[in-house]
Amino acid sequence: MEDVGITVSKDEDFSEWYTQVVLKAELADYAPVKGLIVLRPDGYSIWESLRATFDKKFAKNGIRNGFLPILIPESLLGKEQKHFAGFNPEVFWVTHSGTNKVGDRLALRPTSETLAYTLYSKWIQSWRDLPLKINFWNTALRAEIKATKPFLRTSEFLWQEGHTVHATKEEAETEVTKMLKVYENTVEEELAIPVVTGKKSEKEKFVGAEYTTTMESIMPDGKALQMGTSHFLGQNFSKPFDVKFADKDNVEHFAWQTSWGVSWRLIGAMIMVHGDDRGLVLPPKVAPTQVVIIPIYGDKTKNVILAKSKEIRELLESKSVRVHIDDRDELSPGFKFNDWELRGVPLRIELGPRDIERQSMVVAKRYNGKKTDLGWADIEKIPVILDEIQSDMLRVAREAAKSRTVEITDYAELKSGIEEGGFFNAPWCGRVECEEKIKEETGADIRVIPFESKETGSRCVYCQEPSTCIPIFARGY
RNA sequence: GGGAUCGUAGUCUAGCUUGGUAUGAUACUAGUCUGGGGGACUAGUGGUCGCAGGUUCAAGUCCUGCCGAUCCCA
Repeated sequence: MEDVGITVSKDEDFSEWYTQVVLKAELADYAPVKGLIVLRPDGYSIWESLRATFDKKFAKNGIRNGFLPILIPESLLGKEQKHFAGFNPEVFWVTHSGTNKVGDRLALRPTSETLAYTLYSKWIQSWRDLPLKINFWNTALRAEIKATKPFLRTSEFLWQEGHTVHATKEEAETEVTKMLKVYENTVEEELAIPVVTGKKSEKEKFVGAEYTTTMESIMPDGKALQMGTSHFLGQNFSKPFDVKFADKDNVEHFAWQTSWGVSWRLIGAMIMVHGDDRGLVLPPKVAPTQVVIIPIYGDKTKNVILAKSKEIRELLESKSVRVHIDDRDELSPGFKFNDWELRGVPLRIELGPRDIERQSMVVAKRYNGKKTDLGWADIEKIPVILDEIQSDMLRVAREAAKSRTVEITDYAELKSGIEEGGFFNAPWCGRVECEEKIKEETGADIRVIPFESKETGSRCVYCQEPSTCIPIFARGY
């Protein structure tokens, strides 16, 4: 019995807890190669749900989907030096086809900028071809030698990468901001996870970008997780890749570019933020099954109860609720309760002989464990209840994030605080030396310089020189 | 990057020091009784002991290499 459910508590052994939830809720499993995982249907379904939401929002913003191949020749990948240097240590290389050596080694894409922009330079000639906005759903490969973790750190991950090209700097920068906003809204509304948005420091930005905007969330263990990034590439790639266009005055200009992406890390964040000692807790909007009906019967009542269960299912399905009846005969109701809690289904309906008599049913919310009776006449309220669960989960997560966020001006306090975990707003002079010293001495990075952070007249938490901003320091995943 | 521990049935695990036909639980299958928070009984099925080599009459056990997992430190 003990190894059916989660055997450790989230508070006591967070890392082990996380792994058990991923495996036992059947979201994913390990693949035969180190650092690679396999998505099972419940895990992939969550990804599909996110993807559907993003696709709608991308389309509204004039972005269409394309598809890029996975192999990139070394000569292309190395074209932008800084970019290449940044990725080189984690690139997988294809060196042979069968027993023959390939001439130009082929990289399994760590990201597609170089490949996409080679094509873009062919496709763009005039200002009339702009803006060009394409998104790619694919996987990226970056070798993770040590410390792999399902969804959070794997050598191959599902993601989307959007690549846009614009005639002006302003338009490109607007796009960067717009896409980060899309990410922020989607993560908060669909996954019920609050984020902090802002800029990365020079040290932490995407290699090859002018600047990187990011959204960061705090996990229950006090570590930060990067939830998505949107980069302003300036002309850093358009120059080496020759992405240029003739403007209205027939003068050629290098184009201004952006790229942005989110990955299945978002699923990892969802697991960590909402899960509990019983297992996974899914926000209704992304739950593959939103409502599970557990019929409770003996021989005499079986038919009546199953019939009523089906009736309820049909009614809910007509309201676009995703419902499942667990009519497995060999399992006790108690086992099923635990089983579906482990899998994170947001709402459970228990229907037994007593409910039949009273014309009602027991409804249990996964995220807080509360049970209530709901009369048959009120079945139509279930979609509303699901919406309430969704917004309650975001509210609870917001409060938790707030309680783990601290403002600090004293370095000793920062040091001891970081040990405990959390987001620390601390003033900074803007110099990389201080950033590196802090990283060295505390293990914390600058995760994000929030957009609302402005100069306050305070002094750098490390060197006591006047500060330029108040970033969030935290240890990260 | 440095260090430590571990790998036996779907899962967890005994056996390893001292080599001799692999232990138990759970899961799974069939049946009966059950059924409102991880049910009971009966009878069964399931193992290249991570992989490859070596030592030996004989290797889960000893040796070497590899693969994989987890943890700690930078």
